[in-house]
Amino acid sequence: MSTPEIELKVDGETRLVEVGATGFKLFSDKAVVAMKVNGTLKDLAAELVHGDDVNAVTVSSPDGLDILRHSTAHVLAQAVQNLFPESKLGIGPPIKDGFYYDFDVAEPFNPEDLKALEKEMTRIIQSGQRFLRRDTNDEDAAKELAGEPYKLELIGLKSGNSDLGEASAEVAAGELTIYDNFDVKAESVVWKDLCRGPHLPNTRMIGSGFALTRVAAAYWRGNENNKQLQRVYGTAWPSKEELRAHQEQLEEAARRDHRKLGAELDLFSFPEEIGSGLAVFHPKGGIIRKVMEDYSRERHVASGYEFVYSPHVTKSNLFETSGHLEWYAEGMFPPLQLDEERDDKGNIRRQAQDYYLKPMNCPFHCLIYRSQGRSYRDLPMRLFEFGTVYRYEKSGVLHGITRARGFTQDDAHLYVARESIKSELTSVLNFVLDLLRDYGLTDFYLELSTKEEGNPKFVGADEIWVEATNTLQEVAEASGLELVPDPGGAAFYGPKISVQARDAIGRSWQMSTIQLDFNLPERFDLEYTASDGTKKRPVMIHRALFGSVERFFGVLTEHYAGVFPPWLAPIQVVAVPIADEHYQYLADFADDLRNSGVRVQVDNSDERMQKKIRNHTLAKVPYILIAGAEDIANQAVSFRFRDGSQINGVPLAEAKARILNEIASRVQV
RNA sequence: GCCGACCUGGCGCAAUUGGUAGCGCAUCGCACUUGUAAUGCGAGGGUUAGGGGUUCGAGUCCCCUGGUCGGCUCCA
Repeated sequence: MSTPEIELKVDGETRLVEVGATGFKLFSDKAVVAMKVNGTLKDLAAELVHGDDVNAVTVSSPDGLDILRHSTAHVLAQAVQNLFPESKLGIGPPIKDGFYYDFDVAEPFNPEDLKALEKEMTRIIQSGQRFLRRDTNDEDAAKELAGEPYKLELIGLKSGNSDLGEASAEVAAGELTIYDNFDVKAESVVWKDLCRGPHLPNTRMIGSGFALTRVAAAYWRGNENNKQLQRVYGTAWPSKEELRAHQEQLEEAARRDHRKLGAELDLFSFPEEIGSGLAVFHPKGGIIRKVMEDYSRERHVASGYEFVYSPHVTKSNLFETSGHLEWYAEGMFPPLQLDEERDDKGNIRRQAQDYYLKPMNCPFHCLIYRSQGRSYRDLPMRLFEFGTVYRYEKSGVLHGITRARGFTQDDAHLYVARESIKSELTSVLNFVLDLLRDYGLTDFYLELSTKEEGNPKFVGADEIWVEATNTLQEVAEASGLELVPDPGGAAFYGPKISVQARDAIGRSWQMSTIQLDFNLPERFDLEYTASDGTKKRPVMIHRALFGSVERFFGVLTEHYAGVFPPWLAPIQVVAVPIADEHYQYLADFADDLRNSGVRVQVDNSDERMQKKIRNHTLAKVPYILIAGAEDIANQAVSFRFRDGSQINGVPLAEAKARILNEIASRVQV
C-alpha cells in the first residue's frame, strides 16, 4: 500500500512527496536554512500542502542572511536575559551586515559586558537549541508576555494600524507567533520571543561567524520623546572567513576616514577654540579645495551660469518671506539683535533688528532675480554662487567636514519658464554627471523623491507636480542610470532627483540634488513677461553638485584614500637629489615645471635620500623625481611613484610632458 | 539634543591599589653627503582640555563647562 502523496514544485521542478512533508524532507543541503513557499518565507519545519511552489533559501542569499542575523539576535537576547535577568526586551531585527536588539536594563552595557555576552551566545549556539514556531493570539500572548512591557505594546500596536517600522520583524498583521528555543538536552523550552520568523532550524547553524560590535542608546520605537533603551549591535555571517572579510572592510573604511587623513595629510582641522563643526583649511587642504572650486567655476562658465555673491547675514524678514524661519528656525543659529536704542528711563526707543546667519542662499538669489523686470528672453537665468551657509546642526550629528555647522554650497538657482523645464533638467543632470565623473566618481544611481498623495503639506497645484515629476522621471530614465523611487521623499515645495555615487569601496554617498521649487517663486512673487505680454511665474530649480564643497572634499578623500590624482594633489612633484651636488640640476628642472603650472618642490633638507622618499611617499605625493650623477649625465630624471614602482632615466623633456599630460587629463597615477 | 565612552608635549602612545609626568615620531643644533620607505649624537618642548571639589598628596576619585568618538533622533 502506497502512502498518500502530494505534488509540489521544488525549485522549479515537480516532485511528489508524502503528505505532511516539511522542508527538511525536500532539502538535504546544509546551506539551506529556510524556504519560500508561494513567495512567503517559512521555516523548514513548516508543513507543505499539495500544489505549493517551494524554493530553497540558502544562508548566503539576502533572505538567508536576514534569517541568520535575526536568529543571532534572538540568541543575543537570550544571552542578555540569562546574564541580566531583570532586562526587558525591545525589538531585534536584522539590518545591513548584522542585527541589533534593544533592551531595557538598569545599567548601560559596557565593553566587558559585550565580551561576556558573546561567550554566553557561543554557549547557547553550541547547545544546539531548536527554534520552534507556535501560533498564539493576542490574549494568550499578553498573558505569556506579561513581564515584557514592550512586547505587550507591540501586540497592542498590531491590532491598530500604526506603522510598525522595524518592529515588523516581531509582529505582523493578522497573525501572532512565538518562537520557543527548545534545549534538546534539557528537553525543555529555555527561552521564547514574540516573533513572526522565520528562523534557522537550530542555533548551531549560526556557527562562529558572528560578533557583537557596539552598544548605544536608542529611543524606543525611534521616537526621541520615548525612553532610551540599550541597543546592542552585532554582525553575523555564514562563516568565520566572511566575518573576517567584513571586519577587514571596516578596517579599510577606518583607514580612509577623512577625519584621520585630514589630520595626517595636514589638510584641515577643527580647532576647539572656534567651535564644534567649524573647520579651518590648512594650505594643503586649501590647494585641493581651490583646484576643485576653480575647475567647477570653469565648467559653470562654459555652461551658461552667471556668478553672484551674497552676504552671510541678513535681516530676519528675508527668511520670513522665504518661510525658513517658520519651518526651520531650530536649524538656524540664533539671531544677532542689533540697533536697539533705549531712552534714559530704559524704554525702547528703537526696536532691535534681528539678523540671522544664512542657512541657505536661495532667498538672496530670488532678490537678485527680482531686482528688475524680467523677460522670457532672460530665461533660463542661472545664478551660481559658492555660498557659505551656517546651520545649527545638533551636536550629536556632526561628522568631520561631511556634516558641519558652516559649509560652502556650490549652489545654483535656475529660473525657468514652465515649458522649458524639461530641456533645462536634462542639461543640468548631464552637466552634474559629467562633472562628477571628472572628479573621479563614475558609479552612480539616481533617486527620485516624489510627493506623498493626500498629504496637505505639499504646496503647488497637482497638475504641475504631476508634470514636473513625470519630467524628472523621463529625464532620469534617459540618463540610462538605475532609478530608485523615493515616494513621499519630496520637499514640501517640489520633487527632486538626487545623484548617489558609489565610492572605491562600494559605499554610496548622496551627492548632487536637483530640486524643483514651486514655492519660493510664489513667496517672492517672481514673474517675467512672456512673449504675448502676459506676466508669468517662473519655476525655480535648486541644484548643488557637490552638495557642499567640504562634504565633497571629504567624500573624495575617502574615495581616493588620500591618494589624490595629480591634478588634485596639493604637491604634485617632489624632486629628491641623491646628494647636495645634484640639487641645482633638479632645482632648474623644478623651475621649468613650476613655470608650466606644476606644484613642485625640491627637497634639499638634511635628510638621507631614502628618508626623503619615505616621507614623500607617506605624504602621498604623486611623483617623486630623483636625480644623481648618472641622470645628470644623460639629462634625465628617475620617477618613483606612490606604489613604489619606478621608471629610471627618463629624458627631461619626456618627463615634463608626461607630468603635464597626466595633470591636464585628470587621470590617476 | 539624548545615551555611553573618551580628552596626557605638534602627532601616536605610556604612567602599579591616588605618591608628585615618560617613550617614539616630529622640531631645533652638530656631524655625516649618501641611487629608490627611517644616519648618528645632542637639545628644547607638557602642570595631563578648562574650571571647581575631595585628600597630607590627583593624570588617576567627584562635579561643572568645552571638545572628540560610537549610536539614536535630525539633515529644509
